[in-house]
Amino acid sequence: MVWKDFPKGLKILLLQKDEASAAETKSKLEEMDYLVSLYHSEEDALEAISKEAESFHVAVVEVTASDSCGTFRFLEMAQDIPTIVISDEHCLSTMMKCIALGAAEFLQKPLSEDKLRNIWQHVVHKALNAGGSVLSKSLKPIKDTVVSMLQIQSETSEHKIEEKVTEIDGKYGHEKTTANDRLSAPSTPQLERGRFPPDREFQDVTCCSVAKELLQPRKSSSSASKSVENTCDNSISVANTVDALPSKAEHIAAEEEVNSVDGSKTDECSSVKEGSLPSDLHSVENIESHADDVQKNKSILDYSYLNGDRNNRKKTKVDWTPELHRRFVQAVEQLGIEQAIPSKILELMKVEGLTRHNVASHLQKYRMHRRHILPKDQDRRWQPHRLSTARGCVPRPILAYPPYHPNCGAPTNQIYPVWGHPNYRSHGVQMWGHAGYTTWHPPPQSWPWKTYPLVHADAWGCPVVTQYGQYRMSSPRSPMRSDFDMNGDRNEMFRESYDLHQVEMIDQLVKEAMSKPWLPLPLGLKSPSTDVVLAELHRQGICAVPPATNSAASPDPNNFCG
DNA sequence: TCGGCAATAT
DNA sequence: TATATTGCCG
Repeated sequence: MVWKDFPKGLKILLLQKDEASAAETKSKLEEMDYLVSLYHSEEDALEAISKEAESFHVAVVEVTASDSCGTFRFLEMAQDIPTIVISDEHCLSTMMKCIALGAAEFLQKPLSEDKLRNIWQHVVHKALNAGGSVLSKSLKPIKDTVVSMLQIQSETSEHKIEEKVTEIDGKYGHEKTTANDRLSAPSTPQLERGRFPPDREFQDVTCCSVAKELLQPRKSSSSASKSVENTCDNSISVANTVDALPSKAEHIAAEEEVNSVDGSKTDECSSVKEGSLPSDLHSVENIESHADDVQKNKSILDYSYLNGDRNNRKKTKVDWTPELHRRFVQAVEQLGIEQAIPSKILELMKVEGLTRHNVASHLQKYRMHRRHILPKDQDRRWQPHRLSTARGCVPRPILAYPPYHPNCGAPTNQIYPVWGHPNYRSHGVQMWGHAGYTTWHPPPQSWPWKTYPLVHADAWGCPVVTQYGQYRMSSPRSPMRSDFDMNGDRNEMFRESYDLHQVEMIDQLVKEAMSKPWLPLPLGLKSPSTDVVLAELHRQGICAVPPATNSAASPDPNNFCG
């Protein structure tokens, strides 16, 4: 049932005490083919709403300095229909209060035609975003209309809206986008009827755009706050991904990021920003059940900052957020560093909007870090610790992997190679770090390389990976890769993460320990047990030693061979 | 057209 | 200075 000529015929409850201005507003609205019912007192208006709820789609009420309480009461009572507050006042606290009480928008008088014309958007938004159970009778037909309009649209011209998006998105417009994506991203922040509490709490955890969180947008300075009249500048913020819900704190952090990166001042306008505002996903979620991976992936890249002059849009920088980089590394490791070429990586990453050029560039940097920083780092870091052990300090070689722990227990701080494990970047923390290691805190998402297997040693002092049990190195020269390959059930990416570089590092470590037995063993390596040593000596024909005892198994490296 | 590198831009 | 884009070449 499509509402022909929507929004013509939209029924508006107008509450304005001043008769003269009420008449003026009424006539303006009627010029736009809205049906207006005018009331001069809250009592009358509320009575009308309670008695004939289905008679109104939207309310327009005026708030005055002398009597704001009445308006507040109206807002509280008329939660089921979108309410637009109009006023001569510029009092921020009044505005805030109205919005907090659920006003869809606060319009300053004088009311321009543009301001009034777009009232219907709030109706649509409310209709789509109110939960089914609380959807008022009057809004139900609106929702049906919108949904069926969109369905018809998508059936008759397959990518009608996509084309629209293409127009807006420019080069990224080829991405598969559905009408529903648009619906979830209201063009105005004011469209949200964020009543607190309890909705506020709910929204905080539900609606945070993953895109916002993962890919801190670099909004152009032109992306100021939008209001209803900015219909020609609808930025595309895909805020509908619901499968990864960041914590509230992260949400706030994301918000701060948006605001700070953006560089705009936090005032009554910019502080309420699209995308950083929560959006109720209730109904959107329902009509979005068809969302597939591609759509989810798409949301990883957020081009909402791509607004501004449509024809003069400059290519925007891809912000390699931890999540994006994680996908990148995952793809690279899946392919193997040798076979990792931009096009294949791009394919594996499945991030729409990302170009081969972007990936190539990132790959270039990635390789650079691998080639230059890590090996250098290795050398530099290893030597000084040798010196420290000579002074009798506890040997603490800093290894890119695996993390050691004095007690061979779980490490308290995990140490990560700069390029391999970008999990989390807080403000001011570089994703790659410098040529060093960053103390890492658990990321919100699971990550195959989140923890490194702890290394113990076998009887020969060779590292044995024990965390996952099945990985062992039977000899110092045995490449770990071959051992891993025997375990098909393990995460392939995990196996791949043990690249040649890491194997070499262990080799080097063992070799060094064997060639300089007088030095304490680096942690992660363990001296052989007395039993094993004696057995080996025996095997080599050295028998002039006391017989082996079970109690003598001290691995004290300083006494070894002594 | 692609990959890789270096120059350039932000 | 770090990081991303652009341009050029094989």
